[in-house]
Amino acid sequence: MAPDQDVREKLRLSGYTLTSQRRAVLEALEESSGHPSAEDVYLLVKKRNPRVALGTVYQALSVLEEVGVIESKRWSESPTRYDVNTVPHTDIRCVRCGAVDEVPNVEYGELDETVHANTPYRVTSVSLMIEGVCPGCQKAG
Amino acid sequence: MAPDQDVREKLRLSGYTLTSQRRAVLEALEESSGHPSAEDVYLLVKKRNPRVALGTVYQALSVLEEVGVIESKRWSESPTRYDVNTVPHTDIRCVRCGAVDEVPNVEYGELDETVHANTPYRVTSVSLMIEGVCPGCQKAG
DNA sequence: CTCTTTTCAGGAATGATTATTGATCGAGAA
DNA sequence: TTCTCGATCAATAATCATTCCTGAAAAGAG
Repeated sequence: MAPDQDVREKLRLSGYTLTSQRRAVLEALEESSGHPSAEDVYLLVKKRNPRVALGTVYQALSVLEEVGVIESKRWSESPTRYDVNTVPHTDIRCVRCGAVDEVPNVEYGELDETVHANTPYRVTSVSLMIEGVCPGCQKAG
Repeated sequence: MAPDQDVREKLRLSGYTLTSQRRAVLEALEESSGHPSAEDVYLLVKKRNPRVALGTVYQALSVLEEVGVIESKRWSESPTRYDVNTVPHTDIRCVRCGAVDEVPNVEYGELDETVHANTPYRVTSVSLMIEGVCPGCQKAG
């Protein structure tokens, strides 16, 4: 989807380079299907290169997010989750096991307008925080 | 609005009592117009009773929330905020000064249905996380 | 190759929150 | 009222995610 060249270019525009650590973090994110936390990414990256530090992963994630290659989402009572899908979309998080899945067909353009029209604030972000219990955990009771 | 008797009853139903500390926390919340953090509440309560500990405030807030007398909201990069208004409503938070204000007329019943219809999860909560810059901070540049 | 800048690893530091523990309070029984 | 037992409290230690700091290593520029 997003070849190295693309990522490299985005980094360059902000004065960064594509280092092996940043590439490793990106690969880990692409491999993991769910929306991993920094810790998850750290563990994956560590498998290939045991010398990376958790702090480095946080730093790489922050740089990659800054240049728009990845994005992050937070739910309460859970560490920040990272995602290579930067196209606007809605996610739901299982309060039992922490799994994160996409909820398709959710549009809130209208809601966005309502918010803008009803506050004197200059709105910078409107996002949905959705939680529930995933099918697996429902079965598990 | 919610007299002591009301609060006392809600607490009793869950096996709690209305202690002076819990009342103090509740009063602090009612006094403060914004949506104070636990720390803010702690400072207010401390003015009257310097002996309270921050941990006690957290504990009281958690009990009050559990019985439905108050509610909490979290925004990223900010401690949890507490509110005596338990009627569903939408809040916006200033990313500069941290102020929290209500955004009126926001309805998302339809959105709620869309979410339910598009995920196999049993949805337990759908809420909006809105951020912006308040009028005051806009002037301040 | 040498200088300069960026990035890294490792570990310490921070901030919010929770857990622990022994002391204290308070409602009801005697 | 006094006693008793569980609930609550204050103080403090612990935890968890995240950021900050420092000296070393790597990557470009000249």
